[in-house]
Amino acid sequence: MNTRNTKQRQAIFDAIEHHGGHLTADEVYKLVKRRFPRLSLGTVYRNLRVLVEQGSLRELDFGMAVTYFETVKDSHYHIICRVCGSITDAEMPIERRLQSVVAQARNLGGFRIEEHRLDFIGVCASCQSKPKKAGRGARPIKSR
Amino acid sequence: MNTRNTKQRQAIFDAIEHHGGHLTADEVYKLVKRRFPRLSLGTVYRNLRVLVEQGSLRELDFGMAVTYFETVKDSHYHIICRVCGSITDAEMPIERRLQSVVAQARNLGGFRIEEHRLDFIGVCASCQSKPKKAGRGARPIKSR
DNA sequence: CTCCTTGCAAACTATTTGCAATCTG
DNA sequence: CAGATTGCAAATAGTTTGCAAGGAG
Repeated sequence: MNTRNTKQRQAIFDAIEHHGGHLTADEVYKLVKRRFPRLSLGTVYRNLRVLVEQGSLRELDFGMAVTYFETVKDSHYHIICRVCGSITDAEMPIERRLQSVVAQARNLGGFRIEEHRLDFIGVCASCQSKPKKAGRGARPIKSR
Repeated sequence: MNTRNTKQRQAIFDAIEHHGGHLTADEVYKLVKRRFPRLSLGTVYRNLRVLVEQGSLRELDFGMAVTYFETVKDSHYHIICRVCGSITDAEMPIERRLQSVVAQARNLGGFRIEEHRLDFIGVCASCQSKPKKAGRGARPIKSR
């Protein structure tokens, strides 16, 4: 499948790159629709999938019913507020301290570990000061 | 809300406890329906939520579109095969080696970390020997 | 031209919910 | 009995897909 370079696809990627953070398909749709009023949600979903397959985007699932997308340029862990649902990037290098844990796990039943996922769940500074604000994006975080 | 002890609720919990592993709502439904043919999926979902609120069950989301449930008696990380979708418990104590990482993260922007989630993604021994088996439960794993 | 891509609408899947009937304490 | 819970069916929400028309290489 020879992928082509449509303005919609470019605009979808640009929107996420320009935003810098994590966006849902619907948020991307609303952003890009400003420049392409005829844009459809289906097109957004299809392009997000293509961009992920191309390696341009990374898909993120935090157990909040929606999927987030971000550009792949930086690798980091995520800090998630369980009250308002905000997602912040942890300014710490990925891996490093996890070496020992990964090493332990590597011995388990011949399983080949390719990657690990680590998130921090808690309450952000803003939600600590204004108790029970629970913004719109506040979907329940599922534990593991 | 004074929760009551119905046979359906008991049977739902028993099914998960007896199985020992991680089950989806639909899997629980099919299991329990054998003893309660009139059981409805809605009842299963409602009871799973009650049992989680009671602290009897833990909810697990691995970015695979479905939610899994397990009993709370043990805390562990999970090892997920991206080929067949199998989920195995890591026989390692939770936390321990992560102290230093958590400590680092604790200083970030006043965020109060309450818990963290760690999963290992890779290919299980079985899928390494039989390449591309991709069992039924093989939903795509989303990265973070 | 070829066939990838779009817009639109309908389809899907997992999960939730309204409601009257039915149990539990 | 009072109120929690059930079965059933319809409703949601996020995401996917079929199809004919349009656009990129």
